[in-house]
Amino acid sequence: MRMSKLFSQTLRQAPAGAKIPSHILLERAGFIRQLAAGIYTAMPLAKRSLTKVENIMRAEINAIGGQEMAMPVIHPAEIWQETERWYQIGSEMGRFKDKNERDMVLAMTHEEVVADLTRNEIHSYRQLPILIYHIQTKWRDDPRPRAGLIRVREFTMKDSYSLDVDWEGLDGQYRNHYQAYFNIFHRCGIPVIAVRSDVGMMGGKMAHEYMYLTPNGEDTLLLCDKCKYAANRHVAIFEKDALPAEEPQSLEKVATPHCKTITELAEFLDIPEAKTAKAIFMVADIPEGETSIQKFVFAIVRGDMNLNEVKLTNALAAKELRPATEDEIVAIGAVPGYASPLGLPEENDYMPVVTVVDDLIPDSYNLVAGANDDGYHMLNVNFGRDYNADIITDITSARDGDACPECDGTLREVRGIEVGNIFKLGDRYSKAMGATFQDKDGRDKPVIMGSYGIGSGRLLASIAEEYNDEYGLIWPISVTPYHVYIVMISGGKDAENVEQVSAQLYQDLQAAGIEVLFDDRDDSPGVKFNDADLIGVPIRLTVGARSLKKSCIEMKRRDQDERNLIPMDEIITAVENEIAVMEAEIVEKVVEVPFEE
RNA sequence: CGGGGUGUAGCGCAGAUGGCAGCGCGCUGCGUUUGGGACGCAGAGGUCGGCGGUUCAAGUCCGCCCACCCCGACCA
Repeated sequence: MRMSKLFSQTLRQAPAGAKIPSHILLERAGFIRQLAAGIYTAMPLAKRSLTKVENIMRAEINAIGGQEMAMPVIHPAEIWQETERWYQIGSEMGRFKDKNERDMVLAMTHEEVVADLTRNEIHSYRQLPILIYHIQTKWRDDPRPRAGLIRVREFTMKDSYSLDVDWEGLDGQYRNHYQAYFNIFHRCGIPVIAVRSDVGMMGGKMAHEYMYLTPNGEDTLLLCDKCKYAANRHVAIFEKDALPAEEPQSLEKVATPHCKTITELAEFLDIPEAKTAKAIFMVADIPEGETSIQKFVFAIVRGDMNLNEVKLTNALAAKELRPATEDEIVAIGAVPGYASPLGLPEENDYMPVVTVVDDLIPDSYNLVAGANDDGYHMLNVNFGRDYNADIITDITSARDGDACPECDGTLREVRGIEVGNIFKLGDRYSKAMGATFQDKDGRDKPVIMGSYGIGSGRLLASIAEEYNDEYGLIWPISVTPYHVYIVMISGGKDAENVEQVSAQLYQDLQAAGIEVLFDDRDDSPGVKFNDADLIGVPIRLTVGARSLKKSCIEMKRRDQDERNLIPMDEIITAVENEIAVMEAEIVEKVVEVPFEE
């Protein structure tokens, strides 16, 4: 490609609002352009890299038996109604009506379509196992897209779906993906770890997320360096340190003016925060058949801990969960700032109330809790004696320094970007949609499914995030838009010769199967060197009168400082060798990763 | 959805108290220059986010709306 013809320009300044390196550099280098919030165009440079990323995914998924196909982006609502997700998923789902007023869905993922195909195509155990996949557009109307390609609303995903006769079969395909995913990320040059994750809207039994660790990530992870425990904060568990058991003391009401927060309360009473009960009020939307009902949620955790909303959502099987407003708190008969389950009216006209307590609360004695009276708290509140709950389960978030649940180590908090995930779905979708097969024993059984996704744009952004410096991007050879960038130092005394040699070099490299970006523009050398650095093509060749005098061309790697003069008749071989070296460097990174449950 | 912020040329931005819409980069033409974002001269480019209002006069004041960004909530 000639730079003079490339359909994108580099920018000296990034658009205002771009904050993280991958976003700034992908915009500046002309890889992406924004159309609307969370909606981007992949310009020709990005498209070339994306194609390479996708081809790596194809190769690895084909290698574990995947068959590529293409499923539709527009789905009739019926299949989503069959699995109930039409009702369970909120505003994140894109819905519209076609000209016949028929409800339609913009694909967020393809379990329903796969289950629909499966019930029509798969009849016998003899046809299983199957692994199918496609690389296709998804729409998820995220409430807050951000950080360039890291978090978008429209994106391309490689999603594969495994179909098996039983859980053992699923385990095998799950493990195959577990390793194939590491291979994909390593071939793209980025280090990842696999962590346990929430199954979220996918449902099912087990899920792992692949996390690229970076401070610019938006997920928080907890890792144990001692035993390899690794989990997203949404689901991370930890060894809770119960305080020593005490004899329950009698309830006592005390005045605690202006103590609306746990910190103020603990300071005022001169007690540790762990001796208090923190009440958090949420409103949950809980599906019931085709509709859903709103419930007021009274969640109680020990004062020194934080509520984990994902755990609470799962405990309630809620569709949506949001903080309650002060008006709502008052409406159920509680007093904001001094609320607790004590003395709460049994009934209220506003909303049904569900009380959920953290599983540490029954082992916590003589806590201080709100008195439901403005300016007062109760001392010596004990669960079971003074109040009860509808649900007792783990609803707190693990934090840096908490004890590992699986060994005597300590958990460490890090940030990461989720670049892929794998789910054991089981029969969630096949049962709902009647995707069954006849087994050896003649019985109809639901197909056991798994689903596995990698977003190609987010992966590309993660690579850009990992490989850059103050001058620009530094593409790994496996995903670079071009292998070679030719800087033609035209003008000057020997201009004609330089131009002729450059054009010939461009042709010869291409004839050798090397992908070349040829900077043939009538610009000063500085502009070209800077654009070469910004775009980040791994090998730079400079053709100028200076080196031509020695019948040489200068070669430089983007990730190294040395510049080498290569005789002109050896340049093709030298470039081929350098590409081979770079490819070897990447392949060295592909390692076997033992499967961690 | 809550809090904060920004919308003026392709990009980055300036436009006190209302009074001819500007700067830098980029772009076009001509000339000079050519190994790390060159220089001169001459140019092109604007519904000032939208609608309504106040006013002799609105980029500027008022109201409503929209879009985008950041933090949180939420999310794969």
